[in-house]
Amino acid sequence: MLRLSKLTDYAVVVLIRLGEVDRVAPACVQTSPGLSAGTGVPEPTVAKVLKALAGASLVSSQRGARGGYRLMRPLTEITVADVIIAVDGPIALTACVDGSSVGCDVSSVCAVKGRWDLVNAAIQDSLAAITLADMRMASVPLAFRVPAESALLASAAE
Amino acid sequence: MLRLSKLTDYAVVVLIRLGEVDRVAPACVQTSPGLSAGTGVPEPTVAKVLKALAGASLVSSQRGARGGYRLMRPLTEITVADVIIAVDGPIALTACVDGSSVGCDVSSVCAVKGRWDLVNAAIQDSLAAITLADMRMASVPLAFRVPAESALLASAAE
DNA sequence: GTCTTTCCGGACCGACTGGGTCCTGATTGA
DNA sequence: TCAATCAGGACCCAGTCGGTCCGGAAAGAC
Repeated sequence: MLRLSKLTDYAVVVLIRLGEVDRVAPACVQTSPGLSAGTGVPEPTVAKVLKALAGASLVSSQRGARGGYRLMRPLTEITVADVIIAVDGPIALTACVDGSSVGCDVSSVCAVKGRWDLVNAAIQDSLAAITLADMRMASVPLAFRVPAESALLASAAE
Repeated sequence: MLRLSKLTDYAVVVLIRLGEVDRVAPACVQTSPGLSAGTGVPEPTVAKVLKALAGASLVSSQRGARGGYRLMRPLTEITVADVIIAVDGPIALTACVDGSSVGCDVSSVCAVKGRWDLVNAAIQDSLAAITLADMRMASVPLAFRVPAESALLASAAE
């Protein structure tokens, strides 16, 4: 299917949201419930996504009261490939890439052994060339996307 | 995960196999059992793959006794994107691409609406730039890959 | 020192889909 | 007429993904 997991989709949305809030209220952490409200993604799922992103050092987490998440790099320095790798693991179209022929029981017969690497590398390159800043929809102002968004932002900016 | 389905993997193997046999014995059809033996892919699965490929006009099928399958284009004119589309349907990383926002219940909030098209197009371009001839492993002679391969080929060449 | 808030880690479940099998019918050549 | 082969559908099983829940740990507030 060559389909991306929904988690990755959510991760991009959440990261862009973090980036926009950071632009309005810099150095302000965002909690997962807040990010859930701001993106429409269910809260436990946001938490799961954020955990993966924190593991990949794309966001930093702060525990305790008034804790939350914050971007570690600007959106212009985060590529789509970074996000995919953080959430779904290394990009591997088939089981045969990166030399690990484990699980391939026909490797002795396989006529394309090792050649998926070619395709894999091509895709990886195109993904690494697109940053989240490229994907942000600049035309829609933040305040118009969510009801009570402005109130939420105002409280976050304090 | 950004993973390709196994069916697509098999399809590439089968197509390359068809291309190599065609080079040795041109204008000779291959049956699915024969292709199964030549690729190590289970026979019913080969049949399923071939059906999809025939539907996309990548191979032509001939019914009846001494029927079988044959390439409709040389490997140099079949791209990886062609195969993926034939087997798995149109390349669509997320549910949001190609404008069909069906199934996306947060489209009103979504900050990246329509922006996955960018990524999708990039991937599609890189896949359309790689042909099956690029993926063929030229260094391994056909006859060395399958036991009794030469016998099989000899009978096919009649 | 205690309490609240928030992150962390794991377990768990339902639904979907991909991979594989089987069967019946249609078509073609011997 | 018969045998060989493709065509198409129904079906099942297993793996994975998306989503939920729970208890525990850390950090700040009171």
